[in-house]
Amino acid sequence: MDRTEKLVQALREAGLRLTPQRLAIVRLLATTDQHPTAQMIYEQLRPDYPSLSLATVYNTLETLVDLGVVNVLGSAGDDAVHYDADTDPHVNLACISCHRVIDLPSQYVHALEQEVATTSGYRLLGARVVYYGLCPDCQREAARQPAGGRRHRRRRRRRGEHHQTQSGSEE
Amino acid sequence: MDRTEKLVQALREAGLRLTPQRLAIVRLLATTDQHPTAQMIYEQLRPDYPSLSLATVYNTLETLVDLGVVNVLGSAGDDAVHYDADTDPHVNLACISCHRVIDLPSQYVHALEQEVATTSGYRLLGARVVYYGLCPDCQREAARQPAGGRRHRRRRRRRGEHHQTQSGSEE
DNA sequence: CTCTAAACTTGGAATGATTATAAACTAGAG
DNA sequence: CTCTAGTTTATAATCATTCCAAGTTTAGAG
Ligand SMILES: [Mn+2]
Ligand SMILES: [Mn+2]
Ligand SMILES: [Zn+2]
Ligand SMILES: [Zn+2]
Repeated sequence: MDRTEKLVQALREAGLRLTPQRLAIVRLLATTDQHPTAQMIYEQLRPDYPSLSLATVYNTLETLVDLGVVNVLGSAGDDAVHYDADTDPHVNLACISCHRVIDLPSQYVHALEQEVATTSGYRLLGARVVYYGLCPDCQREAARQPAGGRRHRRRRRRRGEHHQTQSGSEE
Repeated sequence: MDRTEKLVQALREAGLRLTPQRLAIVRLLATTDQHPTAQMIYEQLRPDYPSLSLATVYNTLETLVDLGVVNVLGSAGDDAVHYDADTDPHVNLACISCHRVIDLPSQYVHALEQEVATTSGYRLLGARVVYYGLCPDCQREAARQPAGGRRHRRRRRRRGEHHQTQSGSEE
């Protein structure tokens, strides 16, 4: 609930309006640990905000990123940008197979960010500390399937593909 | 010249063919400090390889990324993915105004990467350590232009936009 | 409250980076 | 030199993201 307040505060201080859509997006972003994409946010809010537009999600994300309260992590193997409302220094781990992104506590990122802030000469707006590879689950998965020598050419995932295999009762 | 060899070696060991196109792309990637996008590579090689196709650039980049010898840094404010053939632990600084990406030496990234490798449980394929913001030049630039309160809505950059203002004799 | 200008939202169209395809080429093993 | 699986390439297709023109809503002045 504190992170939500931080984003709301940022909007207020920037003199921007606090619309229900923005509030909903902010709340979702601030409370999830999912590092969602615009599409994910859109789908998760649609039930409660039937009129919500994807364009608004993108607009709001851009606004929050410009305000420096949301970081742009980039793609996780899917072709969509993932966002992170947790701007405290931390490491993100992206699985290029299941496209999930999780956080990893680290004792060095703080020093790293500090170092960058003081030595770069840049006016920093955001961080993108992501290591990508295969998560434990997907490694096992890969071990099962002898990984048919298919090199090259990847299939593009369809628009509405959901992730979530946690132990899921999806679909 | 050593980095070039590393990429070439990776292709060889994977049993992939060493075509002139791949070699050219590899050489460019291995020797530049530019963190180029596919388009940039394409444009820089076209003079010497008139028949080169953008598709080949993308294909080769994917191959190199899959081999783990090239990292995907993501966008720098432009809407194109930047690549980095330097896979040694280091920090990248992206300017979201001039879209340039430079390296920053750091004494902590090594420990960080080490930490991630040993504690994550992930099979790591690549790193994306990027801090984004405004480079010193663009900060000055911004100071000059009172930064007209234009919030929201960004203009999309056109396909052939070149960067390079180093002290350039462009155009 | 009421009113209103400015800020937002929205559906739908447009854009353009990246991918897919199919046909023509060639690296390189034998 | 031969032969073919791996590559390249031109071109079409895809689809995440951005743009646009209207229709709404917010928040502050009166
Ligand atoms: Mn995170
Ligand atoms: Mn770099
Ligand atoms: Zn996974
Ligand atoms: Zn700059």
